[in-house]
Amino acid sequence: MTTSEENYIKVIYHLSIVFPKGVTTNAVAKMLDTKASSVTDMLKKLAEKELVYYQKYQGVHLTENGLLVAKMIVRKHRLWEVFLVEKLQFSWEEVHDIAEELEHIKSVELINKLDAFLGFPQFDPHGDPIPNIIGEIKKENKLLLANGILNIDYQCVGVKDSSTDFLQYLNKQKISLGTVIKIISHEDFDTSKTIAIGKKTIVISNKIAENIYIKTIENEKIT
Amino acid sequence: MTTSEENYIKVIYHLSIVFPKGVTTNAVAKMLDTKASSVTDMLKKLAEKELVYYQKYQGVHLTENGLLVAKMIVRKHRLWEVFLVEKLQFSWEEVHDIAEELEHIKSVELINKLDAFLGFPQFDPHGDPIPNIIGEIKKENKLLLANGILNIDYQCVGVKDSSTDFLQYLNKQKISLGTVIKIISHEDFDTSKTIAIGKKTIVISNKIAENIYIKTIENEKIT
DNA sequence: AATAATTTTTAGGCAAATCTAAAAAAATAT
DNA sequence: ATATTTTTTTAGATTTGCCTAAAAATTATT
Repeated sequence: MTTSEENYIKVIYHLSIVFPKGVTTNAVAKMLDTKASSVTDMLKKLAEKELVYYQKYQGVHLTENGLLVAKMIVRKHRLWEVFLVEKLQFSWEEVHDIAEELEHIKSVELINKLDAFLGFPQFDPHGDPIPNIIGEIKKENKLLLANGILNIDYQCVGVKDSSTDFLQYLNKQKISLGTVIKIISHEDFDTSKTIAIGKKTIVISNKIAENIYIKTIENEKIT
Repeated sequence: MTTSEENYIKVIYHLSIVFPKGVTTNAVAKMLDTKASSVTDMLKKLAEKELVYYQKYQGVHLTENGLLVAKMIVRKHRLWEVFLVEKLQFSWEEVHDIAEELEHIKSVELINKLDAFLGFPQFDPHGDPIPNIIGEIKKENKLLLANGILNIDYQCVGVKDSSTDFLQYLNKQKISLGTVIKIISHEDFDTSKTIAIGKKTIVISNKIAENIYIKTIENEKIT
């Protein structure tokens, strides 16, 4: 597989959640910053390789094989992100672009040894789950901070938007994975919220609350 | 720079030692397993980018800039090899192909952080020196085992041939970097040598001796 | 020094991945 | 239901890196 083919597969995978009945040509084009005509060309090629189901004007779906390929790319991307943050001391907003390159390194043995070296992490530095060696993804019962209820201790477990701007905002507010957050109050007028982070209390807009994943703090489960 | 351009620069760099007055088109073609006509095309392109000096039929040289580019690729290659062996437990004959891919990852910050993470290693797992951040290469006063003298304790510091076959032979004989070797005797008839490795004594052909680098064991120098 | 052999370059083409512009299909609006 | 707008596809080019085959230059041989 070429790097370009892999990028298409990955984008189709990520867009599948938003486009359950077929990812549109334009959506793929926008994500890859390319033209719709280029996308059409590639979709034909991927269909011939049986990585996607594609019928003119009907959008595109991954085949079972395409899905596995996509998950392996995501696995590589997220494992490299863990490496960059945990071992090389990058901060979480710096790692995406480098991981975009590293995810195309071919060796399966490499990625499995990397996985072991990192201690088989389940989540990447943004809280996204890492598919295991056979593509299984552990899904968390997380919710958006926007949907949390008052006066309960939550823990930040991920972000929806991984843009540099947002991550830097979180750095500034000292919010990272594992940070304990409690919603103190909710303002109906502008849907803003007052939240407690440690001893500090801050006001956040709904847009912020819509992009932070939290879960309730429970006792450790034995698995 | 494209991966292909980088591979040409790297090959010209490595061949420069063997072709001090201009690396030939055919030599490059052979190394890259491509055709001479393709090499000519690329040399023109690299000359336009001022990475090489190139005049028809006269062979090719790296410019100052091309040399720096080459050294940075070599730096990346060798640092990744150290990572693969030291951190991911690959053995020294397995790492070359993976490092060939990793060496094309762009980020300078990545490679410098990797360097720090590895503790600024001076040599890769085959004993080859690692250029530092500005391209300086520490050169060792090493010699070939074939040129060693009798009854002196030497230390293996590298190999000339890094092929899988040769490295596996060395594994079998329990020779690795740092192994202490003493030449017991030399046979003029077939130029074979008897050497001592620890308590074991083995006979090696001249071809083996021509591919192992050694140096005398001295007291640690303070630098 | 002339001829033969080898090396290198040129010329013309091909495949991958992209593009622009135009045509076709689908979705939306009147 | 028809017209308009948007989306998608097709057709034809372009660029990169490679190829083959032939021509030109260099090197080796007699």
